[in-house]
Amino acid sequence: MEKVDGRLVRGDQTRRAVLRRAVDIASVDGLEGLSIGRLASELGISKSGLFAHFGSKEELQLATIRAARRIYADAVVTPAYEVEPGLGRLFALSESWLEYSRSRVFPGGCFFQKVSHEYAARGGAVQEALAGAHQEWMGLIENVVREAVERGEVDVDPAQLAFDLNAYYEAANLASILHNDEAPYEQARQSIRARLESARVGKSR
Amino acid sequence: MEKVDGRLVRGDQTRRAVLRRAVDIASVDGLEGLSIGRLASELGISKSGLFAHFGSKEELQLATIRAARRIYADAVVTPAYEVEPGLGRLFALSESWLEYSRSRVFPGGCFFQKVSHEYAARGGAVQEALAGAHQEWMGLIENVVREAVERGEVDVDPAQLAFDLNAYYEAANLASILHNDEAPYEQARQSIRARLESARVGKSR
DNA sequence: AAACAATACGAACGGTCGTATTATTAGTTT
DNA sequence: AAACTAATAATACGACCGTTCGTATTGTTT
Repeated sequence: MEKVDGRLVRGDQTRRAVLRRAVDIASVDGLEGLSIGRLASELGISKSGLFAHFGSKEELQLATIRAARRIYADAVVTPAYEVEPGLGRLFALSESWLEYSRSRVFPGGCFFQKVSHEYAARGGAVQEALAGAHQEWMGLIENVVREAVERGEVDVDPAQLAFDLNAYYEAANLASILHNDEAPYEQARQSIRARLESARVGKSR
Repeated sequence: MEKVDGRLVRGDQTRRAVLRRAVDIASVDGLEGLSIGRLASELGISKSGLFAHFGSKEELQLATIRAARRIYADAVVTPAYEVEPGLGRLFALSESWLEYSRSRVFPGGCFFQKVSHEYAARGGAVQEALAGAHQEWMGLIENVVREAVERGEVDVDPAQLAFDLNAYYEAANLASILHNDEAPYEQARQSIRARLESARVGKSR
């Protein structure tokens, strides 16, 4: 039991604090570099006490992924879904993604891109969770594209446009972190604009 | 002295064998997961003997990056430069990149994408070497694009087209490894075709 | 054959890792 | 206030980390 009368008990507060710090560490040093001892000492709690919350390193990693997903949804998805469906929402999604990366919602840039590369070739529960998150995210872009197609604003294969847009996002994120430079976001914006323009129906041809 | 009459002495052979294995390990488990003890035991040599070749873990990592660069150049760049400059070479570069990733020249997919994400947000000599490699690679694509521009085959901003193409490569690489699926390469090919087609001069408009 | 590097080895160092066991504290319920 | 439970802490373990050291082996040069 973690809740009493809707009020959080002690243990759940700790869990939240742990995971908030964990996603930040992992976005810089990865889910492997996320060590229990370091996490505990940074939070000023005991290693064993922290460990007891999760039972294993892998469970901590999976919980960290779920926590990152919530933050990601709040920063990227929610703002876009406040815009009406169609091309406008697709633009909004692109803008909120770039802003999510640029503003370093996670200090190491996009959490999922970082740890997905870390575990992509490894197998196991963590890899599977990340593969699932990737699929979920690509599906979400496709759905937003499809809304624009259904409204007759664009004429494209949703999966193909989703692939391109996601590619621009990721390329900008990596280049920006690697060179500590914001210019790649402007390049990505240019690519997005051009790509969406070329997808519009009734475009000059 | 490492060479005598152009013949390799013992130590250099070991170094080569170490680095050949190191790039493979790092492409799966990263430059941090590349541990000296593991590397030595996989090669059947002593940990201290291996260590003596590099003097520090960081030097081993930097040497591994240089070794990966040579393999990358052989697999991706050299084949493309056997094609005449212009749009043909740009296509060839794209094809050889996708084939480099698909055929798992490194078992974990693109070495540089993997370790660049690992060290992008960390600073230090390794991060700087990887930032340099990224810049060198983007510059190479731009030059190939520029050759096509100078021949009047396309009309684009070389940096912008290089950004897009590289984005397609990387997105395909990650998706393929994460889902153990070759379909992303076909998606990337489609994106590349469309993007190059839209850049051609004398295109229908 | 003697001298000299280059190369490789085994053993050990202090640290940190994830994990298990046991004890102590704090909060809630009776 | 006593009993009970959930949460945190203390301590310890074996494994592995990068690194250092002294020594043996090998190959080349004199």
